[in-house]
Amino acid sequence: MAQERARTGSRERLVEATRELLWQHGYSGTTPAAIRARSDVGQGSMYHHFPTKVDLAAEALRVSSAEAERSIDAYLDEAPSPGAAVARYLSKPRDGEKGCRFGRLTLDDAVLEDERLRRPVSETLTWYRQRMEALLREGQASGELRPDFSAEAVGATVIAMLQGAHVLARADRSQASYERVIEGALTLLEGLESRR
Amino acid sequence: MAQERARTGSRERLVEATRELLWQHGYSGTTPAAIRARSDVGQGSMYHHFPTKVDLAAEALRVSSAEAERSIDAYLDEAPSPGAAVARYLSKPRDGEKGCRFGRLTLDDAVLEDERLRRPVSETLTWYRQRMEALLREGQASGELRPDFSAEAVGATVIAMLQGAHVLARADRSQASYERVIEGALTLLEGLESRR
DNA sequence: GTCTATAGTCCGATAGAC
DNA sequence: GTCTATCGGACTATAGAC
Repeated sequence: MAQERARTGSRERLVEATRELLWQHGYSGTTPAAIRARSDVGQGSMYHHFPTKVDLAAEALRVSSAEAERSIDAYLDEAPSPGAAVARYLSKPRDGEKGCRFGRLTLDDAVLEDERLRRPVSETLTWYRQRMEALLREGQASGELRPDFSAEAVGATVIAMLQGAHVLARADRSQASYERVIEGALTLLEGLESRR
Repeated sequence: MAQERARTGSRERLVEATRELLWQHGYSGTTPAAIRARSDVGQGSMYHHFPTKVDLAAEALRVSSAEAERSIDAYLDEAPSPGAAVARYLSKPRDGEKGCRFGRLTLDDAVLEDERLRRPVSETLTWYRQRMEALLREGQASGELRPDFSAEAVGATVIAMLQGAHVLARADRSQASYERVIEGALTLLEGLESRR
């Protein structure tokens, strides 16, 4: 992964700082100066490791994406059934105002105009979506969930509800706005359960 | 509303241009230079009418908000029942990649840090949310919808699904991603109907 | 690999004449 | 109300020594 042995870890600190700043301030809102301040790496070192801001951001997204997929798999494994796993994913404690690391970036033109940034965002969100889709399909196969809905469509909607919850929470600067959406999402999800 | 009679309509053209640019590029992505180019108004005129960028954006949001509330009321009046109105609102044809005029702005730190920008965004989204809540409550009262869910929570979720649909559509640069979320949303909504 | 100095560009705003 | 000229600052990146 690391192309050469870095002695001091400057490279790692740069990536870590960028990951956090992308989350907090988006891509356009993250300046090289802020990255240097947070990572305590000098101008020269930074541009030595990453020739451009895009290079650094792309690497940060790669790391975040890998980490997210790993941790979500572990989180979902705790659930007793596929349907419960979807509910568990929706209920996962999150800072509503901070938002999703990836969804956060989709409103930034600079990200959408550069494939090196847009692609990892799109692919990670697609991965989430397909993860939900697979769970819903499993639930349908086991009889836990009704067979008469599109797992593909509903899977996408589950992810969208989360993204939208962050939008509303940010607009209101309120965690309660986030939680309200989740409550409604769980209610809607119940309607997919097989009728006893 | 216009404090003095403008002879040439520069002021109106500035607001119109800003409305459109805010929609397309967000707040930070909208530069005074772009506004001048689109409205064909000079530097001097622009700063005569609006001392700062925030003043101009705040006025643009005020106009957009008023217009949105008016047009949605008219659109929803066409539906035969409250439940159908919610479905109709979700199904309304939209450019998924362009996004919501208001939700679009919530990911921009500059908007969240200035109350003159954040408040109209928050208030308009709240208005949407409460509009859905009221429809759901009506549906419950009339027996069209089940009585055993929180109209407040589900109303918020309906708006969130739309916001999230835009996020996914932008990530994928795909209208199909938008439509997929709407399909799932409509499916979930059916679960609220009273069981025959 | 890291440093300091500097470049070139755009941003949002101001000055002051007409 | 509108014009042109200009400003201070921030942003992203480059140059070149150590």
